[in-house]
This record gives sequence, C-alpha cells and structure tokens, in this order.
Amino acid sequence: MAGVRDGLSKKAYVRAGELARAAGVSTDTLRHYERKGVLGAPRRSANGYREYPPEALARVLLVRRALAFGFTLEELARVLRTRERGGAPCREVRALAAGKLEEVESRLRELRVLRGELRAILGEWDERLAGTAGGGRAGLLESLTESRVSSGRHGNVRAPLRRGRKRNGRRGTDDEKD
Amino acid sequence: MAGVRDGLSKKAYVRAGELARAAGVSTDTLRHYERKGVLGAPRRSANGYREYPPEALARVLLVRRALAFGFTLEELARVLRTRERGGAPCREVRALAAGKLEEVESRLRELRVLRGELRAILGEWDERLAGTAGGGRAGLLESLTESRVSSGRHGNVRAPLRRGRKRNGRRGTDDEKD
DNA sequence: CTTGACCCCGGAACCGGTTCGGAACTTTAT
DNA sequence: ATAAAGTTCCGAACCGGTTCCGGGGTCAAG
Repeated sequence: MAGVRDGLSKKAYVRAGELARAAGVSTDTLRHYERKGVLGAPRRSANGYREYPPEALARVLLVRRALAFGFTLEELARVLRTRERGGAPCREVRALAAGKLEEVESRLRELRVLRGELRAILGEWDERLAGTAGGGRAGLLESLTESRVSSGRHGNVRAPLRRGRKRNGRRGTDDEKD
Repeated sequence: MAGVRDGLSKKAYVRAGELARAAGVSTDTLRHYERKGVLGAPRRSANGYREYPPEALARVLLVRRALAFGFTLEELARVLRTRERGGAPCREVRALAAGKLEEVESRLRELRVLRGELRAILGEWDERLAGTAGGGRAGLLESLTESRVSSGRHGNVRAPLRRGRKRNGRRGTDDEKD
C-alpha cells in the first residue's frame, strides 16, 4: 500500500495511482481531466511523477459528481477556471443546472412515450406470435411503421440528451417544425 | 411534387435525393444505411447514380421507426439480413424489443432519480443564493459532493442508454458493484 | 540483474448515427 | 460555350468521456 505517511501531517501528497484509486477513476482519466482543465496540473517530484495535494481528491469527486449531474467537462472547466480567478460563477452554475433539469425532464417525457409504444407493440406482437407458431414470418417490423402512435421522433432513445447539432444543415429535409 | 415523370408506371426508380427527401433523411444517411446493411445497394444508372426502387422508401421508414424504438443499425442489419434470406427472426425481434423496453425502464428510473437530485440541489442553491446577493461565492458546486443521495452513478445523464464497455480494463479501480 | 509495480507521454480507438469537405458530374440559364 | 446551380459521389470528421496502445522511465524487493 505504501501509504506516504511521512510523519508530518495526516495527509500528504499522493501520486496518480493512489489518487485514482481513492477517487474510483483511472490514472488515464486523471490525465484527461488535467488536460481538459478541470483538475489543474499538480507539482512533480524529482522523477517527474505527479504529486497531488490532498485537496485534489475532493476536486476529482466534485468533477465526478458534476458529470453525473449532466455537466460536461468543458462547462466544468469554464466554471472552475472562473472561480479559480476569484470569480463567482454561481448564477451561471445555477443556470446550467436548470438547463440540465429541463433536459432531463424533456427526456423523461420522451422515454415515457417510448415506453408506452414499446409496450403496445410488444403486446401486439405477442398476440400475433401466439397465432403463428414456429417459423413465424408475420412481419413484426412492418407493424412498426403502422403503429398509430405519434411517431414523433421521441429522440432516438439513446439520443445523448444533448441532441441536435446541425450547424450547417446541408440537405436532410428539415422537417423540424417544433 | 416532382413525381417521376418517365410516363412508365405510377412509381419508378428514384435517385438518392428524392428518396432522401421523401423519407426525411439526408442522402448521406442513405449511404450510411447502405453501408451498414440495412438498406441494400440499389442499382446504378449509367453515370453511377443510385437508383432506388419504390420499395426502398418503406424500408427507410421502417429503419427510422425501428431506430426510434431503440434498435441499432447493427441489430437491424442482422435481422433484416436474416429475413432477406427467408428466415423468420420474429422471436429475436421480440426479444430485442423486450430488451429495449427494459433499458428504457431502467433509464427512466435513473432519470427520475437524477431529476429529484437536480430539483433538490436547485432548491438548495436558490435558498443560498437568496442570502448571498451579487457576487455570490457560496460553493454551489461543493454541495454537490455532499448531496445525501445515493450518488450511485445514475448513468451520466446523457449516457446513451447503451452504457458500459470495458473490454479489457487496464486499471480503473472497478468499483462497480451495482 | 531481473522482476514487477508504478509512472510518464502523445495520440488513436471506441461508441453510433449523422454530417462535413470537397471533387466530380448534370442540368439550367445566359 | 460557359458560368452558375443543383446533385451525386466518397472517405473522413464529429460528438464526449474514457480507454487503449506502446515505447520509455523509476524504484524497491528478491
């Protein structure tokens, strides 16, 4: 375990591996966070190893938590940087979080609709399959196209919630009238 | 509506652009579908242009619909290919859809939790901000780390519902005891 | 001295669906 | 004829967070 424990203070500088373990991430991830500006480059020991101060752990955990809340590393970097310079990005953070909440709610609506459609279609299929033993062949897929539901692209299910980029929009029949 | 004007039959072969417009996708997407094996390479005209048969539209719409239901192009390709060869992938399709439903429900649970946490944190922040006018500075972010909730990575919000890869896992402190 | 556990680094791969960049071609207007 | 639109073609880029690759150090134990 090689706990640094140098007799001095309770907690001293730790190396990448230890911090990573403590935070539940990989050292690769730590490097990535540093590169993205959410962690801050730690000092280096004589041999070039990173030596993180005890506070780093809290920072990493904070980042993890914020990520779980839907923040992106980029947003986080911006906010943290502002704060590091004495700024008070509180309102911005609040706004950001509010945006996340909206996204989540929107997504919830979409998924609820999707769930309903899935249940309906499954029910229908089971009914049909009951009558078509063995090598079915009843066009299950086909019935998708007919499903009476809105068909309003509820967002590609897995759509990263951060949907919609179309910076230039070349062709693609913009049928987005929402 | 620029219908095919070759006088022959009611509907004749159409080119990429027309099919794309009709299906509400881009020609790029059509190409992609072809490459992924869900569309099937159409014949080519003398100049190398794709010429899709009328049925292609239904196919594309089917794909769109299936995508909206959470199927991936890869799954779709597999199924469609099977079918194309006389197979009856019905049970498989049903199983797939059932899987989607489970994913959606799981995701719904996660998002509901997340929504709750977001609301809570927002409420808390607003309270705090009310008392800290102007240049706030109350550590909003910090309170994230303390939020009493499970903290059980509800899935990175935007996590594509198709979470989790870790083929080899080098380091990374596998703390996934979910 | 070898083994093995850590550490360093830049850059590519991954996922999945879509879009971009830009060359090449066809049709329409001048 | 020729420029200006409009289409089509294709491979490669994109998103975002993480992991992988792979070649090179550092250090303590055996």
